Formats: sequence, structure tokens, C-alpha cells
Amino acid sequence: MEIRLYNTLSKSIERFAPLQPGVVRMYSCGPTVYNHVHIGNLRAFLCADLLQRVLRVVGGYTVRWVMNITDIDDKTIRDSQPGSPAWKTEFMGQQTNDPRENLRRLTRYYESVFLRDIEAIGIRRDHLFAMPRATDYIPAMMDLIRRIWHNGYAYVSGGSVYFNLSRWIADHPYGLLFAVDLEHFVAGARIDADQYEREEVSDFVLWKARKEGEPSWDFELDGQVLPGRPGWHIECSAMGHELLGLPFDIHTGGVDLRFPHHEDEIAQSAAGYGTETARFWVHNEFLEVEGQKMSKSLGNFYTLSDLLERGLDPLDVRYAMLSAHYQSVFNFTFEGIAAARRARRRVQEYIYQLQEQEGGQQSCNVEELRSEVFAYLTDNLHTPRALAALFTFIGEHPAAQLDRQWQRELLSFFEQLNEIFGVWHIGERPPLHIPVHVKQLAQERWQARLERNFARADKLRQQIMAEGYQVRDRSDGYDIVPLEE
RNA sequence: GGUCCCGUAGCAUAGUGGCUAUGCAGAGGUCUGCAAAACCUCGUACGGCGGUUCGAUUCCGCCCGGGACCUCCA
Repeated sequence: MEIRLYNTLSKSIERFAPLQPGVVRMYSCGPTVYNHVHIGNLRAFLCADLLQRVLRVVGGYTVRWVMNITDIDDKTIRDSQPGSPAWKTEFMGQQTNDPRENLRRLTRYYESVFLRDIEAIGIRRDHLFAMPRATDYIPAMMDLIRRIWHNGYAYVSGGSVYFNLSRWIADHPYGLLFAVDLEHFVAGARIDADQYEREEVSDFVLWKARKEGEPSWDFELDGQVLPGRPGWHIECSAMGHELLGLPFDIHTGGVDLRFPHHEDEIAQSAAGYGTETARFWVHNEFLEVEGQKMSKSLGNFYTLSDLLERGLDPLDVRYAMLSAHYQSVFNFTFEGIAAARRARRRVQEYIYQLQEQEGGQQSCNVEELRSEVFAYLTDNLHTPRALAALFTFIGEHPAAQLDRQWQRELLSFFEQLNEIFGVWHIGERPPLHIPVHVKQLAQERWQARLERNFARADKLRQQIMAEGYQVRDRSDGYDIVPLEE
């Protein structure tokens, strides 16, 4: 099925086709592992996950999905320094005298937390072709910087290597993803040009000179040794090149990365490798929390473990985020997650009923449903419409009324759909572990009810509810289910 | 200062120059000793003011409100 995607390069929706038939090579900017990732980060990874699943399931492609782990940058260095409040001795051990070892201990810990988080929200490790750590690819980064330098687009200053943007811009396109207004560059609020000795404020660093107490690697460039560490942008260029080859098909990330990160990535790779980076650039919008930008000062800054502590199911979070279009600002609210929980459960209940109900006479057109839902998904990942179509169908086709054959057809459709959404359970309803004494209470209540001793039956119901369960009567018996919330 | 996005019923999320929006919540009903579940029915929403048009939530302008990016934040 044809897939259409918004490409930031062309600022339009384009028909997608991979460079190599049948294989999609896709790179996603991953986390910087200096702390827990927040739910905004998670949205970015979920959007990438959605895309790669649609490519797999609907597009029928083999997907080589790479997501990097940034384990060397300003923040990881800052938080691995002696005396850092982010240091957790119970997980990272004591700090050593070796800055690189400290960096490694900090980042490995947060990497493991990250892996747990993405697994919890339904990103499957076996869908990832590679998760390269930046520190494992430093030779590749050095090689790229040397190439850029040899091609005349880098200079050394104060022990650092910078990309000479003005020279690059003179005869190459720049601003492919983002209309950079170099005229008004200086007016920007966050420029701290004095920190490093670059010639132009717009130049960006490829290799950062070592500062006292910082982890460093020796970089040999043109006969001189430059102790330091890679700049941020260079990481992705080198790892993408090593693992996927350039150009690859799709590069994903949050909208904020369009500039400067992705723009500079394009320039570097072109200046060093002489190739374009990626055919499609797919950027997801941010999320807000209760209508406001998420920030620590507003107290609305959440990590996944914050949400778990509040008793939220991460798959409800996944569902809620997938129910909004990836290019629109998503408003994260606790009410919204509760709504998502109910909606998700309703579909789950429908799936179970397809398996459990005897079946009626009604027929349905599963192929029509499939093509409608998939058409929306392949139309720039329009999950909201896909879900709306699904719910409309469910509303029109009660599971119990469908003929057995159509129930089975639908089930296999849901199985396929779940390869994309990943929020439902296909299979037998998991058995409930009802405590024996609750079962006894329920049985006593059933007896009391048969004896039409309703006062006693209601009293027992109260006791059962106090235990966290409720009974639902049927004509020929009853069910015990956990009490909601 | 520059560039840009958004404002849809109680909440969230789509969409469209005229055609029943989707979910959750809510109301009524069927069923039930009660309840729950399930099912049925139910909402004349598109920030404000102008303009274009036979017709605007949809196009244009202005205003109000929220937000993003502009050198390392997904």
C-alpha cells in the first residue's frame, strides 16, 4: 500500500518510496541519557515507532530502524562531575578519578532506565536494528571531521574544531529544513558566543576542546593532537553513516531539532561525505501539559516513572498519544489519559467478545474496514481518523451479532492492527486471580439472592466491594471483576 | 526584533465553502430485586469583529488568547 508522508524538506506530503526496494533505513534522534526522559521525549519516540510499524505492517517493508543514545554532551558531562546532585551512588557506584569512567557509569544507568521506559510504552527492542552509543563511534566522528577539514569547511580555534558555515553557505544550500534568518541571527535570545572561540556566531562546533576535569579523547588532525570530545551534531551524522549508509530513507526527531541540529547534520554530511543525509525528514510536534508548556518551574514536568507512581498504565499513555496526529500539539491531561483508558478498554472488550460470543447472523465487510483504516494510517500517519473509523465500525457491528466467520476475520484484522497500535491483547481473556475469600463471599451472595434475601445479598456486595471487587449478575450466574479505579 | 503554528460542544481529538464529526464524560431508556455490564436514543461545537460569497467553522483582514523556533530543548 502506498504511504504518504509529510517531508520537512519539501514542506509537503510526498509519496514515500525507499531508495533500496523493500528496505527502509530510518534514523531517529534518540535520548541524551543524563536523566529520566520526560513524556515529551517519549512522544517523539512513539511517533517514530508508529511510523516504522506502519512501514512494516501496511507498507510491507523491512525496516532498519536506528535510534542513537547520546552519552556524551554538556549535560552528561555536567551531571557526571564530582558532587553532581544527579549522581545516584546506589545505582552508579562511587565516583572515580576518571571522568570518562564517571560519564560511563552515569549514562549506562540512565540508558537502562530509558530502555525500560520505551519498553513500557510498547516500543519493541526487536524492532530496533541498532541503538548505537555515541561514545562507541568516536573514531567514525573523527573520520568525518577530518573529511570536512580536508574539504576546507572546518577550522581549528582554541583547540576546538568548528564548521565554517559562512564558507559552506557561499556555494551550498543551507536552511533546507528551516528558513534560517541569518540577518536576525544575532538578535536571538540564547546566544552565548563568548563561550567558545568561533569566528562567526553561526559556526558550530565539530570537536570541543577538553576542559579541566572533562572526559576526553585524543583527536589527531593534521599532525596536531586535540584532546576533547565530539560536538552534538556530528554524532548523528557519523552513526547514521556507519550503520545505515548515506543517504538513508527517513530521519525523525522533534520539531525543535529541525534547526540547528538537523540542518547542521545535513551540512556536515554533505561537507564531509559529499552526500545528502536523508530523503525524508519527519518531525513530530511537541506536547503540552494541561495546556501549558511542560517545564520544571511550572511543576508539570513528568517522566514515565512519575506517571507510573500515579498509577497510570503506560499503554494508556501510548494510546492517548497515538490518538492525536503527530504533527499537532498534543495536550497531555490526566483527564485525557482516563478517557484514553476507557476508549482503549472498549476496543479490548470488543476483541474479547469476538472470541467469546457465540456469534449471530450479521455479516460485515472486514476488507472495507481494513482498507479504510490503513488508508488513514498511510495518509501521513493519520491515527485520529483511523481510530474514528474503527469506532464507527465497532458501533455499527456489535461483536455478539456477527457471524462466527466474520468474528474470526475481524480478529485477524485486530491482530494486524495491533502490530501498529500495540495497546491491545489479542488472545484469551487473561484469567482473573480472585482471592478465595472473595469467591466465597460472592457465592454466599448468590445464595442469598436466590433465597431472595436481598438485604443480605446487598450487604455481601458491600463486603466484596470493600475487597476491591464487584459482582455482575447474569441470568444464569455471576462474574467477579476487579473494581474500577 | 525575526519566522511560524494553534484557538472545534464539559474534556480531548479530527475535518470540511453547503452534506450525521470520533472518543471520554453527561442525560433518558431497555434489561435487572438493586446494581454493574451490554445495548438503544440524545449535543443545532467551531475565540471576537469585519470582509469575500447565494452560503463560512472552513477563504481574507484586524483584534484577543495560547504556543513554538531563532546555537546545542523531543
